[in-house]
Amino acid sequence: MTLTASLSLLTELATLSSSFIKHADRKLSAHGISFAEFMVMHHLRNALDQTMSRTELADAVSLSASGITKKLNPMQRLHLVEKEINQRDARFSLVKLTPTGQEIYNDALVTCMHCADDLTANISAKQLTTVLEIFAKLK
Amino acid sequence: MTLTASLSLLTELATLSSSFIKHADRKLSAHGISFAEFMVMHHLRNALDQTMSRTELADAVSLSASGITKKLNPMQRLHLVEKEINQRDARFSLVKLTPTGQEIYNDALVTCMHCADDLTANISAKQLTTVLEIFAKLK
DNA sequence: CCCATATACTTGACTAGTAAAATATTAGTT
DNA sequence: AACTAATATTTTACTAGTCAAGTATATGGG
Repeated sequence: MTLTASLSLLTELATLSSSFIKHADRKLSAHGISFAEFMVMHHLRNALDQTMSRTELADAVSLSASGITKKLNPMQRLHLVEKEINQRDARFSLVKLTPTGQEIYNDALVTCMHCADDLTANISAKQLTTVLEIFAKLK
Repeated sequence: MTLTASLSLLTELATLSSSFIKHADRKLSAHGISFAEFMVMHHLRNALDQTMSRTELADAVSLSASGITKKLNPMQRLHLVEKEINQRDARFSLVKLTPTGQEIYNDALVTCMHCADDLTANISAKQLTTVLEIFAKLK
């Protein structure tokens, strides 16, 4: 029984997140960014000094090392993020949110919150926290 | 408050499902199929007569019309699914799980269940059903 | 110091998805 | 029957990701 229930969790999780992300993507296109780009900025914004290493960032958004490189390249060109070299170890290149990036993030955040609120309209605040508590255990 | 909680739901959902799917993909590669292909077979297996139209299937796995075409092509070549033309309306082409497809699905199902069970090892059976109930409202 | 190994990142070749245009078929109106 | 519009699918051109190989830097023995 637990086997089929956990399978359902996996399949429902996949389907839900796929459709939720598409929904968020459409809303965020008004700010010229994708949901994946929003996620990168979201993690940077909550990081100390708005700065993270590429590997940390890749882990945070569950992307591969090359994936994060390819995602950040256009974001640098648009001056949403900037590269900083670590003095101690030149292998590390740190990624920092620029003032422009912070501005766009702040705008996008409002949109994204309302979007998330729409998507969760059918569940109560209590159910929301319950799910979040359970999600925290699934890391 | 609800705004930030619902945003967390969205971001956590995206991150969790991304890492869960990658996990499942690795396990399912033993059967020569991806998690996305498993999902297609899963829906077909639970459909009446193991048959669905491409549009139904696309919706079920939240894929675009062209996405489902591209996903099914290699599955047809591997004889996992077969195409059947609807006599009433030649625009519809139905997709059916082949006997080979059913066999591979059954094997993959066992793997996928155990994989899902691993991923949900930290939560109780009760929490599992709670999440599923809440997910059902998020459709 | 130098070499082997490890780490951080990038590049190249490939796969999987999207949106928009193209194709094929059906249905409704006149 | 013929024209228009709608529906189901495919094709085309593109974006986003993966893995594996390549590059650059650092570290720890001999």
